[in-house]
Amino acid sequence: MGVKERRAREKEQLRQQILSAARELFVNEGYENVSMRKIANKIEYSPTTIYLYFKDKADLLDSVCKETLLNLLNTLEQLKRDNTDPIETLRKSGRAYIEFGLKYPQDYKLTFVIRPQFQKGLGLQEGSVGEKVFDYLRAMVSECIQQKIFRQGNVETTGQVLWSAVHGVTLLLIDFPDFPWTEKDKLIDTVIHTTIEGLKA
Amino acid sequence: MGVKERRAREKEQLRQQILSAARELFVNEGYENVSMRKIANKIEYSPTTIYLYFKDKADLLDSVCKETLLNLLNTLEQLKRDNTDPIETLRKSGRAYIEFGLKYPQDYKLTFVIRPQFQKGLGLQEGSVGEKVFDYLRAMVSECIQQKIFRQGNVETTGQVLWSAVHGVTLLLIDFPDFPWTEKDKLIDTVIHTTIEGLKA
DNA sequence: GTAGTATACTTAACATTGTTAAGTAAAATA
DNA sequence: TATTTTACTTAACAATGTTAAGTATACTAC
Repeated sequence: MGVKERRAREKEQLRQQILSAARELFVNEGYENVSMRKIANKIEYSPTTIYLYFKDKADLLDSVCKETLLNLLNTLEQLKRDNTDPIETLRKSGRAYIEFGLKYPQDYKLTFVIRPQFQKGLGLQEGSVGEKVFDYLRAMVSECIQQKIFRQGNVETTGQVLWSAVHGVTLLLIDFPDFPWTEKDKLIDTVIHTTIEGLKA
Repeated sequence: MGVKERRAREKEQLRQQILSAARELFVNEGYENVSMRKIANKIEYSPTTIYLYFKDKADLLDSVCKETLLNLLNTLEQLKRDNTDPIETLRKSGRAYIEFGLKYPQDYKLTFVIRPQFQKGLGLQEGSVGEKVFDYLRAMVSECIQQKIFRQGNVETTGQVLWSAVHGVTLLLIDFPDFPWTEKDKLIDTVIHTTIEGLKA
């Protein structure tokens, strides 16, 4: 029954084609400004074909975001490999997170701002990639607390504080590109440094 | 020439009517899901009438956001009146900022996330209400540094770090309502406390 | 190798969107 | 009372997301 497998492979291929066309358009022109017809044109299929592979436009967005999160998770997990001290890992991870957001600003916003709006109430589902990213953060924080570098306290809260800081600065830098920011690298470093210092024992 | 004045008053009245209808719809149904026709229906005028008062939908959004910022500015400036020590003022202001965002989540997102997207590259214009809000923050930070409570350093950077923190936690709480957050008040307090501690000398 | 069926895709259509151009009725001016 | 200005509406445009119905092509079974 090699036929079915080949067919499945071909289907998967087109699915990927749609996905990467969608990502490119979403990222370059913004989710709202991309029509199904535009995506269809790009892959040279009729608009309705997309609906054979994705439920609707939001589902397409969802799949694009999943890829983005996998990308982010990969970036972060490569950092943990050469684990020196936990604080240094945390600092580097924060940097990597923010830089990821700034490198792919549209992807970041798509994932962390636009998407939640379109699937209200879903949050980060159990077993989702998003949850794995937060698990990564949780693990780092946990070590910092166990080693008594951070003041004793709730692991969850501490992690959420860190996420708030990096999420905040990332979005501000993306959304207000013309605001008279301090030199970007300095701001990022200060945000990370300040938050970590504030969490220390 | 009382006629022209009366006419101007009437025009202003309709403008306000449009504005408040738009705000209510934007807030309840989201900017993207509100059509000009919907707004027009609500005020019982034809859709095109709106265009006599506002350039386009983005301009309408813009005006709504301006009001929101004025509101925020008011909330904050009332805090400064009973100015005890600067740190306490800063702490209270941070709380007030976040609570403002959570009280009017859609307004907040409209102003700090959606709007920037629709007027790319504008940022906070000179003399704008948005700039005044940041001026308020700058003044508080400046005092904390001068009184040597905060470590010596750039006023701008310090302010931006604070903004990042409160902006980040506000948006996360708004956008991921189903994430297993620590008890909300505790999280907010910890974010503010951590950032302030991290900035201290 | 041919008949029937499932698969993959397309065409056509729907209601709704933001926005503009042209038209109308009423009010203000002369 | 005649004319101009003001305030608004009607009608239309092209583009949107999405669905229903139709059409080839590729596969399966005899």
